[in-house]
Amino acid sequence: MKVSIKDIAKRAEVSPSTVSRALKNHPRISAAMCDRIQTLAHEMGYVPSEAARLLVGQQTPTIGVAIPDFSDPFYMNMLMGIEEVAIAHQHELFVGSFNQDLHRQRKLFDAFDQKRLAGVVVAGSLVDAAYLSRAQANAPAVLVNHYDYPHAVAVDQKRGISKAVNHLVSLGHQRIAYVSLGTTTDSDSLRYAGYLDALETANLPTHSDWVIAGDGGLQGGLAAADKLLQATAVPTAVVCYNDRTAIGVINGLHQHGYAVPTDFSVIGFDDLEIAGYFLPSLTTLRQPHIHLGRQAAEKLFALMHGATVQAELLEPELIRRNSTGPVRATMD
Amino acid sequence: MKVSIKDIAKRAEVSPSTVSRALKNHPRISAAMCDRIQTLAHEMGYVPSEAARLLVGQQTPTIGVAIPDFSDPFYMNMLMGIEEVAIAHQHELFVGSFNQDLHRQRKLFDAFDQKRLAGVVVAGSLVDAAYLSRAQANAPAVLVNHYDYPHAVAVDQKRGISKAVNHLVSLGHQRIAYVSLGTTTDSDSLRYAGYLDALETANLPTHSDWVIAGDGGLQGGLAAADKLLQATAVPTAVVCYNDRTAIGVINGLHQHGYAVPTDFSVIGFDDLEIAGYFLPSLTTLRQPHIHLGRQAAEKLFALMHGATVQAELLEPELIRRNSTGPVRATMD
DNA sequence: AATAATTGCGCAAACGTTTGCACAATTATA
DNA sequence: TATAATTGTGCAAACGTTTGCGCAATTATT
Repeated sequence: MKVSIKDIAKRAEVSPSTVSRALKNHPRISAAMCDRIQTLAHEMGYVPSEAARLLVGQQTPTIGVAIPDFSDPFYMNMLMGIEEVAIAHQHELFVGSFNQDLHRQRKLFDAFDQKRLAGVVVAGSLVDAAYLSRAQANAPAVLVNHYDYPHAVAVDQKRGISKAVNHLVSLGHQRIAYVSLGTTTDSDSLRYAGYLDALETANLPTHSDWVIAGDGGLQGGLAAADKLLQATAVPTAVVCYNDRTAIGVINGLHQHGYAVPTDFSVIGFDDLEIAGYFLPSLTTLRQPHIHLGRQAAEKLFALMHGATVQAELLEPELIRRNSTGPVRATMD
Repeated sequence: MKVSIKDIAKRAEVSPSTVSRALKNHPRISAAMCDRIQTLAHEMGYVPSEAARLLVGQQTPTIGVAIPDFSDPFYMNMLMGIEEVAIAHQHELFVGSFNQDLHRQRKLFDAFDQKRLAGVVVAGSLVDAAYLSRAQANAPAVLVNHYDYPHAVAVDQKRGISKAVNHLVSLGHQRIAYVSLGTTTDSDSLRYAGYLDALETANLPTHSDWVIAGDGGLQGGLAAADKLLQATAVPTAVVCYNDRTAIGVINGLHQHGYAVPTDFSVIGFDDLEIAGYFLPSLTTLRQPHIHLGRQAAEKLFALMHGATVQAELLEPELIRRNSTGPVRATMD
C-alpha cells in the first residue's frame, strides 16, 4: 500500500499534523524538523493523495478540456496554447474528446464534475451550454468558438469566410462554391452565412449545386470535389469549411486531372501548419490557434481567481498563398 | 456548496448509508426507497465526489496517457485508439504532454501518482522508465514504441526503415539519404540502424553528407532538403524519420525546382492520413496507429485486472504511393 | 405455533489530509 | 523577577464516501 502521512509520523515519532506542516515548511515548525521529515518522506517514497486534499476543501490543480476530436490539428494547437498557460499556473490538463456527440459530451462534463476540477474549457461550437452551466455551477468555464456563453473566446468565422469570398471575387471569380462541415453546428452556420452574405454584397449568384456537404476532414473534401464537378454550372472557385476539407478538395480535383490554382481556386480556413507546406500551398483564413488556447486559459484562470472577464472576438486574417489565382478564361 | 449524500439523507430522513446504497441499487434496499432517493438526488443536483470514493479504497475510473507532443498526428491517432477502449471499459483519459522533456515527464508521472490513477500508458521512446516504475509501483503501465519495459507494444522501426531502403534499392537507387529526428531517442537510433543495415546488405555506400538532422516536423524536413542539395554527391532518394519530415523535404525540393518522384524519391514513416492526400501521395511505412493505441489500452486493462501480458512487436507495412519511383537516368 | 431465513435499514469506523485551537517550553520585554 | 510574546508541537474535527456488522421487522419453513 501507498505510504501515508501517518506512516511517516510513526517512523519519525511525531504527530501527523507536524508531518503535514513540515512538508510544506510551515513557519511554526522548526527548520530541523522540516528537514528531517522531508528527507524521510522522500526515502519512504511518500506521494501525497490529491483526493484527500481535495476532500478537505482544497482545489484540484487540474483543469478540464473538452475537444470534439483528437484528429483535428486545429484543436491540438489550441491544446498546446492551453497547456502552456496551465503549466505556468502549475496546473495539469484533463483532456477528453466527445466526437461531436452530445451524449458523450455530457458524460465528459459529468466526469469533470465528479473530479471537482478547478475549471473547464470547451472547444468547438457544438456544446450543451445549459448542461454545462448546470453541472459546472461552481467551476468556471470558458468556451472556444462558441457564442452563447458569458465567457468565450472566438474568431469571427462569418467575417472570415466573407473575406475568403471577397478575395475570390477580387480575382474575378463569379461562380463560387462552399463545402460545409456536413453537420449542423454554429460554426458551420456562421461560415455558411458569411458565404451567402459576401455573395449577395458582390451581387453574385448562388446555386444549390454549389453548396456541398463535406465532413470536416480530407475524405469529405475529396468526395465534395466529385460532386462539384457534376454541378450543372461548374464553379471556378471553392471556399471550404476548413483546411483539411480544402486539401481533400484539391486532391479530388487533381484526381480528375484538374490543377489548382490553374483550373480552380480553393481556399481553406484555419491555417494549419500543413497549409504552408501543401502543394500548392493553401490560401486560407488564419485562426490564431495557439493564441486562442492561451487566451481561453488566461481567461479561465482569471475567472478562477474571481476576476470578471468578457468575451472576445478575434478577426481571422487572410493568408494568401498558391491555391487561389485569377479565374481562367473560360470553362467548357 | 456541492450537495452531498448527507444532505440527501437529511431531506429524505434516512441515514447516509441508505442513500449510498440506494443510489447503486443495493439488493438489500427496497425498490421504493431506491426510486425515491434517486429522483431526490437528481432533483438536488447531486454529483458524487470521486475523491471521497477514491479515499475509501476504490479506484479512479481514469487512466493516464503521457504523449510527447500534441502536434504530432501520430500520437493523436494512437490516443483515439486508447480512448476507444477506455470508454468501452467506462474509464476516462487523463492526457498530458511532455514535449520531449524528461523533467516535464517526471512532473507528469508525479501528477499521475498523486491522482492515484488506475493505469498509465506512455507513448514515445523517450521515457524515464526507472522513474516511472518507481512512481507507479502499484499502478500498471504500458509503453508504446519503447522497448526496455516489461509491458510494451511497439512497431519494429528498424525493420520498417530497412524495408523502405530495400524498396528504393529495388527501384534502382544507389545514393540514399536519411533525415533523422534530430534528437537522440531510441526511435531515431533504431531507424538509423535500419537504414545502415539495409545499405550494408545491399552493398551500397554511405556518406556523412547523406544523413541530415531534421526535427520530426515540417520545418525540419524543409531545412533538410536544402542541406541535401548541397551534398558533395547529391542523393537520388531520401528516407525520412516520419511522414511530416518527408512532406517538409518534398516541399523543400519543390522550392528548388525539383519534382518528386521525377527528380527524387522520398519515403516517409507513419502513414498519417495526410500521406494519402498529399501531392504527390506519400510512399511510407504504415504504423497501425489506432491499432497500436487499442492494443496498448487492452493490455493495460488486462494488467489492471491482474492478468499477465507480454510485449508485442508489430511489423510496419510498406505502402507504395507516388513519392517514390525509378531512379532518373543521370544527375548532373 | 414456534423457529429459521430474509428483508430493510442504521451505526460507526475508515480512507489521507488539513487546520483551528490548545498547550508547554522557550525567549523577550518590562 | 514577574509577565508577555514567541516558538514548536499535538489533539481532534472535518471533508464525502463506503461497508461490515447489528438489529428489528417481516416472511417462509417446519
